[in-house]
Amino acid sequence: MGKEIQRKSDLIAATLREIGAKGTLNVTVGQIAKRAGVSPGLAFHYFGDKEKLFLAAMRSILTGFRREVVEALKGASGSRARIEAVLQVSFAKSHFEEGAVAAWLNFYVLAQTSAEAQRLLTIYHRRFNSTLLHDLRPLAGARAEAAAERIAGLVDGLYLRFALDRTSVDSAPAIAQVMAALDIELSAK
Amino acid sequence: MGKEIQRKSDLIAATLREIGAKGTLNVTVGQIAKRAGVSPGLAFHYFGDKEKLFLAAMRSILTGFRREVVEALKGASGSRARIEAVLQVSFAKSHFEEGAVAAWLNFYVLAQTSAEAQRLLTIYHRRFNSTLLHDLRPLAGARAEAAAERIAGLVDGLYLRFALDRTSVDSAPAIAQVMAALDIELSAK
DNA sequence: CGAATTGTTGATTGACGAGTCAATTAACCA
DNA sequence: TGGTTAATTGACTCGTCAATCAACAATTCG
Repeated sequence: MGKEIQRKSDLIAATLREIGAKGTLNVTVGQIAKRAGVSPGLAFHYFGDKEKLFLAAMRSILTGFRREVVEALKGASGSRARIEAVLQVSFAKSHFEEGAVAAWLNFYVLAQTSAEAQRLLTIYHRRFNSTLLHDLRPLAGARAEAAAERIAGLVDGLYLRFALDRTSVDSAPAIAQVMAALDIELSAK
Repeated sequence: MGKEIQRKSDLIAATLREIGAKGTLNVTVGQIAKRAGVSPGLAFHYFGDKEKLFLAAMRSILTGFRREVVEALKGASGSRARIEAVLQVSFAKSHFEEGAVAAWLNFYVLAQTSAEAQRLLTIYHRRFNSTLLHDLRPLAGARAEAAAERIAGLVDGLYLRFALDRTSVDSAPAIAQVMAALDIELSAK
């Protein structure tokens, strides 16, 4: 039944677009269903409730991100280049689209109270750290763990700041800043 | 009319506690009013609507933070010590209390759509940057601007990660990480 | 004191939304 | 073809909540 998969993926896409348009999780399942060209009942049929629908959408963002990272790593050789590739992906345009930004921000809110959201967030944190760590190790040795945490934190922080800064048009300055931080981490004695 | 000021501040405190307890902005004005020992109508009387009440609560967090920074700066001499003082304040225990974390996260969400929230956030960003910049200038010279942006971003990012990490008990590791980043920024040629 | 002003209440309204479910339609298959 | 199952609908229920407002209490002051 490719039908079910299609419908689910339509609903997930509609969820992201609707949340992106309104900025908040306060959108009705009816609005989402309408955007997906489907009846409200179907969304409940496939996802159970609104939170599960949103978490499915968030999971799709996270796996998409993971896929992009893996893809980028294929084309990069050398530790330094691999780290740069990951950072490039982290600030790719697609993550600054309205749906993605709104999803992330609301995901943070939900992570305070939903065990499943908390779980997903922890996985993301760990994976991102260890991806960086893997290639920092040969470059930074014993200081790699701490450096990876700092870079990861910086990525999240700059993402927040740039995503919410309406005056900023593209993410190039954010990328430049993380790259500079990487330089500094690596050149430090 | 000390009465009005008292009531407003009770309502603001109740707002933060209620939001902290629920994690979300989805709390009723009635619940907030009850916590403040007051009728729902009074909250509307004083603040107009729910969003204005929340923004007033957020403003109180921001001015509190500002006050703490100013206070900490009084007791610190030397650029380096002043920066460290600011960073210490940024990760003070009070900012990790439930109400504060929930307020910040929901504030980010609101900043996407509310002009007033956006405005407050921009002011916070600018102020924090320029506070850091002031004392980085003599230490980092021409690289101070970029360094200030990076430190500010790192603070936000680490705050996010630590505030949402249920396994982390205190903020000492976060502080250590920012301090380390500061060291690295300053030691870099 | 009593009138005027200010502060406060809480019942009420009107709108809305999550989730259900009985009914309908499409897809499949023998 | 008809009969069976799966997909899909959308009207409906039941609860909820922001915001209002008419009434009531407290305070101030002449």
